[in-house]
Amino acid sequence: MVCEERIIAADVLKAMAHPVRLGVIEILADGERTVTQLYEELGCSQSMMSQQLKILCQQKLVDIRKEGTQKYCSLCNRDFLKLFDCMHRHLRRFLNFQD
Amino acid sequence: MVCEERIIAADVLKAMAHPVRLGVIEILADGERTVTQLYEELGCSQSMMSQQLKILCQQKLVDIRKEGTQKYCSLCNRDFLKLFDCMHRHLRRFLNFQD
DNA sequence: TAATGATATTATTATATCGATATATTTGGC
DNA sequence: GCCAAATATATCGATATAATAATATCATTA
Repeated sequence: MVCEERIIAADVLKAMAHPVRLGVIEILADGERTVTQLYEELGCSQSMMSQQLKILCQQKLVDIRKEGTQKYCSLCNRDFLKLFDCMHRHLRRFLNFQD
Repeated sequence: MVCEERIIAADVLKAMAHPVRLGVIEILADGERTVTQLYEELGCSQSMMSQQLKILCQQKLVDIRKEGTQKYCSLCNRDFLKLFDCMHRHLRRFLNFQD
């Protein structure tokens, strides 16, 4: 990776580095959801969800399609889901995370 | 992942989400380096490197061993290197990154 | 066309991060 | 004990991010 590439990669990582945004990705791993479903399931405000989704879309982590008055969210790139297993193990092995 | 876990996972991701810190991980993938080697290779200041290494160590991404007056840095968890391939592809496929 | 449900935007405040500079600490050799 | 090399810490202004509340937009339906 060249320097310029690392700057962009850092932005993608930053977009994932937030508990709500990680929650969104995790839920969407299971399939499409509307914006309302997402913020209800994650217990955050509608405004918060809208802002976090914007960040995820900018980095092309989440895709949104419109259907009438609702918007359906889905993952752009399921490849990143590997990261969750990896992280899961890291927290337990290196950061003593207890279930 | 439960909510508490996502907060910690977000901290780990944040620790990676910086061009210099990504550079460190990339270089260390190739093997151990001293602090001086790292900041020279990445072209940043000694102070900057020391600060960034601290963040990487806190999240147990990098390990440091002392030998005399120098410190040798290495990766704690090579598992995260997968992320680089993944990111490489994401930048090209979804964010139109040109080499 | 007015009301309603779904979502987005804006503004604000608090807090965190960045990058630079200056200074401190530690260690080994003399 | 003193010096130099290697590394760490403290501070500071600038910028970015977070969280919340208030308001706006947009599409549907009555």
